[in-house]
Order: sequence, then C-alpha cells, then structure tokens
Amino acid sequence: MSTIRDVGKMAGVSIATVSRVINKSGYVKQETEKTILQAMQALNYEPDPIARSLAGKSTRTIALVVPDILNPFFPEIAKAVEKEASRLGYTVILCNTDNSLDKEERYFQVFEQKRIDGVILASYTLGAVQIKKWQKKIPIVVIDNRFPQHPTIVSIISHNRTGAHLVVNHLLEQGCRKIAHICGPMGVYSAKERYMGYEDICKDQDWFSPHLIVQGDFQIKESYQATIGLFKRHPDVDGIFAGNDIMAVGALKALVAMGMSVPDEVKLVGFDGISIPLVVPELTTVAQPIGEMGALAMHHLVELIHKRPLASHVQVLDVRLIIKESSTTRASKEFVT
Amino acid sequence: MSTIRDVGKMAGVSIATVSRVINKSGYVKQETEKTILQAMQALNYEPDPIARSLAGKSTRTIALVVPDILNPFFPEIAKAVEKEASRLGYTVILCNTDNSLDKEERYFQVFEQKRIDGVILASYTLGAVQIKKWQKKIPIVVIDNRFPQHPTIVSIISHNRTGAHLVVNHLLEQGCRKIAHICGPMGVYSAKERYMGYEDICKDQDWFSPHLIVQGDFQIKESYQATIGLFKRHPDVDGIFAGNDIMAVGALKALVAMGMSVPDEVKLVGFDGISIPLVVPELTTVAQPIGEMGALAMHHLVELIHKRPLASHVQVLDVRLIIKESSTTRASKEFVT
DNA sequence: ATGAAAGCGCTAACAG
DNA sequence: CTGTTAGCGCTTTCAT
Repeated sequence: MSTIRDVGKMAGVSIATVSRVINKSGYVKQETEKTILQAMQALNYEPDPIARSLAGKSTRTIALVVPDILNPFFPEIAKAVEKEASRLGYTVILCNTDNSLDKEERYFQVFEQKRIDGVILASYTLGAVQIKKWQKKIPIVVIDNRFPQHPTIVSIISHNRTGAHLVVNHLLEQGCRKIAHICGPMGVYSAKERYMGYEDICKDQDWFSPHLIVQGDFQIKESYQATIGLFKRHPDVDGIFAGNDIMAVGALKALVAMGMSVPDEVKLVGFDGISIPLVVPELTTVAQPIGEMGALAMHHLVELIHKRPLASHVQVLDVRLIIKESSTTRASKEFVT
Repeated sequence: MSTIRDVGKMAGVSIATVSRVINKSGYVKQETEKTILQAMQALNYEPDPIARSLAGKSTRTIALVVPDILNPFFPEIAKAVEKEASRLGYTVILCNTDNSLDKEERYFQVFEQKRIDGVILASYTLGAVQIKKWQKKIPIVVIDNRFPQHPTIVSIISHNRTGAHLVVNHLLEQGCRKIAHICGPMGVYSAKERYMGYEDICKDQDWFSPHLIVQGDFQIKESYQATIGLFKRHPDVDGIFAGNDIMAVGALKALVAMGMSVPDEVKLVGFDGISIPLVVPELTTVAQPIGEMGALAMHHLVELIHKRPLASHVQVLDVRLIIKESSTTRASKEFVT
C-alpha cells in the first residue's frame, strides 16, 4: 500500500498539496492537480481511512440500532439504510438491542468511543431524555418513533393514525360489525397512534366496547394469547386490526387454532407492510414506505453530521392500504401463472 | 477525553508504561500498575480505538456479508454473530450483497481499505477462487456453504444431506407416495447436498422420476412458479420437500392458489428452521442450529485473526427435524392457552 | 498556489 | 521493570 508521501514524491509536490486534492480543499493549480491525480492512479493509491479518522474527525461509519432484527420490519429498514449508506460512502454497524435499555446505553458508549459519525435509532425503550443526552455528543435520527414533546429529536415516522383509519374503514366496508384491536405497547408512539386511529372511528359504533382492545407487545406470542383471550370474551368479533404484521400472524395462528376461518369468519389486517409474504392467506396490511424511511433516515443523518439545517425535524410519511386475502371475501379460486 | 499522556502524567510514569498496562504486555511492577489503573479511573480514560488501530493493527471490527437480509435465515445469523461479536469486543458491519458478485468484490475492497479484521461470509455467488484470493489478505469464515475441493476455506455448515434424509423418511412415514423436491441453485453446496439427500432415498422408489425435481432459487417467487409447473405435470404429487423455508412458503402459496389443502392433500416440508413462524399451517422443517452457526463462525474467525490453528477447517453441525402441521395428518383441533 | 511542520493518540522497538 | 523515541498516514495551520 502506497501512502500520501509516495504520491507526493512521485508528483514532485508536498503531502499537503496531495491532501488538498484528496479533500478537494484549498487551492491547487489545475496542472499540479492533474500530475497528482496521475501519480495516485499509477501508485494505486487509496487514502487510509483510519489515518484520516485520527487526523481529521469523521469515521464515515454510522450505527443502526434496532430492537429486534428478527422482526422482518427491521431487516427491511436495515437493507435500505445499508444501501443508502453504501451509496454515500458510509459503513453501517449493526446493533441489536433486544429491547434492552442496558444494551442501548452500552452501545452508545461504544459509539462515542469509536467516534461513530451518527446513529439511526429504532428503539421503543430509550426515552426522550436519554436520546437528548446522547444527541449532544452524536447525531441521531430516530426511526419509527417520535417524541412530540421533544421536537428537537429528529425522527422519521409514517402516518400511523391515518393508516389505522384506512384499516378500520376497510374492515367496515367489508361488512365487519365488531372489530377488535390488538395494540402495541402504549408507551410507543406509533402503537398509540394506531390505537387512537382505531378508536377515532370505532368509538361511535354501536357495537364498540373498550374490551375489544387487547394488549400486545409487537410480538407473535403475546398476540396469540391476546387473541385467544379476546375470543373467549367476544366470540362474535368478525374483524381484527393488529398493531403490526407480526402480531397479525399471532392472531391468525390463534384463529386457526380456534377453528375460525380467515377471512370468512374473521377478517384480519396488520400494519407495516413487510414485504415477505408471511402467511396464507396473505395479509392485508398498511404499508409503511419502509425503504423510503430507511433512505430518508440516512439522508437526514448525513445532513446532521454535516451540521446542515434540516427543513423539518420530524418527517411524517404516507402509508397505503394493501388489500390481500385476509380481509376480503374469498374470491373464486384462481391462480396466477 | 483524556489521553494516554494525561494518565502518564497523573501516575508519574511514561506513556510506554501506561500502554503496557492497557495491553497487558510486558512487565509492569504491581504497584506502578495500580497507580496507573487509579489514574485511568480518575480521568475516566478510555484508549482511543482509532489511534490504536493506526499505530497497531487490529480494528476490532468484522464484516458480516449476507446475500439477502430479507430472508429470515440471515437476520438469525446476524443476531447470533452480532451477539457473540459484541461479547468479544468486536463490532459488526453489515453488508447486503443481493447476490451480486460485483457488490461482494466492492465490499472486500472496502474491507481491505478499512482494515477490517475478518469477514463472515454467506455467499452463493462468490467462487472458491475469489475467496482464496481474498483470504490471503483477510481472514474469512464461510457460513452455510463449503467448497470440498478447497479444504483451506474455513466453513461452518450443517448436515444438509442427513437433513434431507430426515425429511424424506418423515414424508414416507406420513404416507406420501410421490414426493417432489424444489431444489435450490445447484451451484450451491448446501442446495446440492439437500438434493442428493432427497435422491439417495427416492431414486429407488417405484414412483420416482427425475421430473419430480424442480429448480428453485431459494426465493419465494420462483418456488411458487415451480410448484405450479410441477403440479401441471404431476397432479398426484402428495409430498413436497422444499430446499429452504422460504421456498416452502412459495410452494404453500401455490398449493393454496391451486386449491389444494396442506397437509391433507399435499404434505410440505422446508429446510432451515427459521424461528419466525412463517405460515399457517406451521411448517415442518429441518432446523439448522442457526444461532450456533453464527456464534461458531465468530469464534473461528477470532481464532483465524489471532492466527491460532483451527482444529478443523470445516465444521459440520447437526440438524433436527421439527415436525409441525404442514406434514402431519391434521389432528383434532385443539388450541393452547 | 504550495510547503514545512506540528500534531491526532497510540504502539513498539530499543535502551537503559 | 521503565523511559525515550520513532513512527502509523493523514489533516491543518502558518508561512512563503
């Protein structure tokens, strides 16, 4: 591996000048620049990122923190973030927290130590106060969560409440007369918004009862149990809005176990729009623009890193209802070839 | 942030001595060490990893290369790798290649440049020759693949052929009389082994025909099409062994689309044992010890990094058949609470 | 427009 | 056992 000194020597200039052309900083005569560029080519020179980091500041590395990489939502985020990062010349380190505050704290310490340039944070455990604390030391973009009381926290989120409206209206159109909701953790903004969206529309229906809302935790298992419990109390539920796709899977499994058919007896809708078709029948869901969220998060993070002002700290993206089999009256059996 | 010099000053010793205690290298008087440790505490000193990397060699960073982070198999690997890496004080950078040779090459160039300590490589596109080329520059552990012709390539894989035997025998026991196989890319060792395992047992059955083997590519979509095609030619197939879980999902969707019931008319088995329950009915599958594979890969990689000899270059792990609903005659409907 | 020189914070001979 | 010193490869004033 050749160094900046080799290039300087070959081009007959000082390393300072070489550095200038590497960084496109300061003035360099066209001609000199050309000579240097040629020398770089000839020597197959690549600036050493570690030395640059030590001398300068940036490590061109960002961290992606997710609560549970096994939930397909996060691989999709990861894919988008990584793609965009790669495009921008950044490297992504992956951090799985298992929803543990402790791990999150430890990671952030590592980030500071390793001089990570920025963090894309998906967390339902870390509070606004902690985030703001770390934010002083390192740029952070929050994804799929927000803190309305703390508008200085940059976040990317989608229209959860509107999405919930889409779900409930769709279910009503499909003829449902008793729609239940399996909600996510109420401490989580997006879960709460989805819940409120459900309530917005349902609370005025004559069949409505608060008992139709059961608590999940964004995991399959809990949702399975919740669904079983729900039907013990309300065997006549004919529509379920699950707070995310994973919980919809749990609900579906419960329904099948109880011998109920989807969508004939109960219609089921999820939320997230994860692209891997999890179940048969395929799930109707509200698709968040996951790829866009990841790319946008990366984009905003870079703006933060360069201390450029952001047009808005909170970006709310549109969602759309993807209607599949789990919520529509079964059509004639056809199959695509 | 305090530096090694601050610590030296405070403890009244040279930076060399401080460095010695940091690295536990060379001799340091007990007493001196204590003083230094105290100074480190007092100053809240943390050695700068970047400076260490520049002066020394290791970056304590490894790369995890996966072909498709959306396939749930890889998040499971990622989780295990990251967990073990984190435990060992390593950071993991995530690289998604979309099965593109080009991207893989580019990533390896970045690894070299960034002085990544090692790579855990899941790839079905990179050939043994390329791997050996890179291996000269950077330690590599291959996961879920192997190159029998090139025993110097360290790899972690499981008993795919045996797993396939388990599947076929199980299907036969369940009364299947015509078992098809949706295989993965024949260039991929594990896919081939699974295929051979299938063939080992099936080729002597009176119903056997090579046309019962259809080509998939480890993706849902292709598998769906393959299944449709298969049944056009062989409507009497009553058992399917899919080369991985994702393809089993594709097959299931096709079967449902064609109006066939699983497991009543056709029994279906996958391979991988991904932990997220993908479909209803739940999939019978051959579980690879995914977590163990990830952890072991990380472990071996660290051995390579430290140039310690490996007991064996190729480690083959046991698999086990997980019997679920997709392959067993439907039992009476009970549900767990 | 270019160069000289002083670091960034640490490791690793080498010398005592 | 400990200190001195020379880098690692680059960025960045400060001169010229």
